[in-house]
Amino acid sequence: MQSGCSRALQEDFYARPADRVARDLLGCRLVRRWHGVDLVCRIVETEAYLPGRDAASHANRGRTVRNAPMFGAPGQAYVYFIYGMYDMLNVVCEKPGVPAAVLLRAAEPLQEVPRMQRWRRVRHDWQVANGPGKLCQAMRITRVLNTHPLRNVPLQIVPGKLRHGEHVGVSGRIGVAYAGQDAFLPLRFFIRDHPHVSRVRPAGR
DNA sequence: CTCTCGATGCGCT
DNA sequence: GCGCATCGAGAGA
Repeated sequence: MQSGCSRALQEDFYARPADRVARDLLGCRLVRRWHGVDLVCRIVETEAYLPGRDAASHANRGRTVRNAPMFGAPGQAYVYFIYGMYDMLNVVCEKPGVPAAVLLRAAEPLQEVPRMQRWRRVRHDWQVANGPGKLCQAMRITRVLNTHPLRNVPLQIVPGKLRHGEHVGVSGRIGVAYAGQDAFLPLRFFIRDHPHVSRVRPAGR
C-alpha cells in the first residue's frame, strides 16, 4: 500500500552523484507513517556529502560502524545521533561501496501539521521542520530507522517538483567549519526565499 | 536584531 | 577526553 497516489522513489534515483540527488530531492515529499497516520513534508533544503576527499563527510576517514550505511545500498536511510539529543536523516547515494549521502535539512509540513506543531511545541508551521534536527523531531525519525530502505513504509520519499516561480539556491554547507575549504563547496541546495528553509547562515556570508 | 552558551550522548583519537 | 552535519533560551544593543 503506497501513501498518496504516487510511488516512492526507487534505487536508480539515488544511485547517482549526491549533489544531483540533493538538487532533485527539492520538492519531493517525505512520508512518515506513524501509528496509522501519514505525516507528510515537502523537502526544501538539502546538503550533499561526497565520496573521496570531502573533509565534511563522515566517511572521509574510511568505514566505521557508524558510517557503514553510507557504503551500503543507495536509497536507504542513514540516521545518526548528534549533540547528545538530535537525530539527522540522510539518504544514501551512489552505488554500494561508494560512500555518499544527502542530508535532509528542512521541509515544509503538508499533512498532520497540527500534530507536528504540538510535538515540536511551536506556534507556526514554518518552525516545524526548518532544520535537520527539527525535521526529525517533527516526523518522529530516530536511529531506529537507520538503514531503512526509503521505498517502503514507514518512511518513504515520493517524487515531487518545484512549483511555478520557485528557484533553486546553492551555497556552502552549514555547521561544517571543521572541514576547512570543503565547507565552502557549493553543496547546499534550497528553494530560494522559501519560508521553511533553515535560518542558520551558511559558511562564508 | 545579534551573539553566547548550555544541554547531553556517543564516536573516535 | 574532545568535539560534534543542532537548537533554544537569555542577554545586550
